[in-house]
Amino acid sequence: MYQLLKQEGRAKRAVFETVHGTVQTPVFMNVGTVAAIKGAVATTDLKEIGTQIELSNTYHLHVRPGDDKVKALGGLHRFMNWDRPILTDSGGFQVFSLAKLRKIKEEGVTFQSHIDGRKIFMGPEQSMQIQSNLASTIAMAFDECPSSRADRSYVQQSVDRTTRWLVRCKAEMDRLNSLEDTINPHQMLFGINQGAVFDDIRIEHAKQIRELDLDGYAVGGLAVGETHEEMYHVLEEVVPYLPVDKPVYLMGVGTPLNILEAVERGVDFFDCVYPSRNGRHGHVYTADGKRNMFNAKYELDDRPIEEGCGCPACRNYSRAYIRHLLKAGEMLGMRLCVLHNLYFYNHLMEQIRNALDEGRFADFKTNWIDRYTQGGKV
RNA sequence: GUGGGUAUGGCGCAGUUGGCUAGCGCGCCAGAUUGUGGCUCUGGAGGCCAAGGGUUCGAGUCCCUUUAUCCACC
Repeated sequence: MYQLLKQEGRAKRAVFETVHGTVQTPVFMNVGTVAAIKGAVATTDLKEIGTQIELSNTYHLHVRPGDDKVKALGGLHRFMNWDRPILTDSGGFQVFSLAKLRKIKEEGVTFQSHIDGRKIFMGPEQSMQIQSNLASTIAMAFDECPSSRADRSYVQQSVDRTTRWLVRCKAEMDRLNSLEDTINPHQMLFGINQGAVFDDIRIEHAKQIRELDLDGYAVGGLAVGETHEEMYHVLEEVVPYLPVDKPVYLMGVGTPLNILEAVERGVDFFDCVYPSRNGRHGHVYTADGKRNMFNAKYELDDRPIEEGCGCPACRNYSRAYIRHLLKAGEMLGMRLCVLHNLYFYNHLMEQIRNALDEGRFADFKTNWIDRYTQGGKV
């Protein structure tokens, strides 16, 4: 499934085979939480901007439209007309970030829907069942993401429960994959490492979950309030305890700089709302840094967002036009910025892979960061 | 030409019976946002209150003149 092609230090270059096709890593997964990339980006657009794998969310699709509906319609791939890999997040994070009145017990979590307020119960089994109904390529384990400010004893207790939940996730996934009417009987399961910023808890947890021989491992609970240095430190401590011959996924991260630092520390899967959310807000990424397309200086700027960029926005439209669309509140303005940003991220990953292939990642990283951080804002 | 109104940061306006470092919205600039509620939030720059003169301890606020502009009417 996962074939390691090359290593430079801890940085990994690999191919990951799935029933929905091959993923070249390191890779950035494009986030489409509710089975849609926000900003009016269709799955037909994704191939044009180099998307390899899309990410959707268990919690959101469960509350609307309902995973039973998606299953009745043939699963997520058919529903959203996307034939490449899809990873579904387990809903664990949303239970803690969105839902109100949550109550955590050993069985799972009871919480209120942020859509209509109804009470929902979700535990490892429910999360696996929902993800099985969605029939994604990769399912994520149902975990608890404790606050980065949580005290040590709470984190320890939470992580222990997450481990028990993971065992249940695996058992349930095995059961579901063997059922007759399962849409994707080859659905994979990634476990999630937790432990906040406590190295020893993280490491012990990593040792435990690697014993379960899952299809991949994620590092969760980062980029939730701790410093970049703390995040990098955790990766340095924990990744060595995860299997080198399995994908390592850093959940919810991050900025281009975060990604370069994490690749260097052995991470090969990423996802983040930044390119899409920032795109909707007119913030675009370029090799010379981030730009705000709302800025007045672009009012008469006839150049594309980034000169030389091959994305649909840059090949066809000017900064002045895009700024106008954004100021006018036109969806097209957001769409063009999102397309550009996703292309930028996908393209960055491609450059990283090429550098790894040629054994020059270290130089690439230094030069790239140099230009990105010092590039004068045009 | 006559009568009336208005002139306050880029734009639109508040500014109480004249009283502390002149406010607000939008805009502008800079940040934040990391397993996404098409948001939201945080800072910052920018006005000698049309110009000139007067009354007063003190005027954006009262008086006079000028200029600009708007609305009626001839």
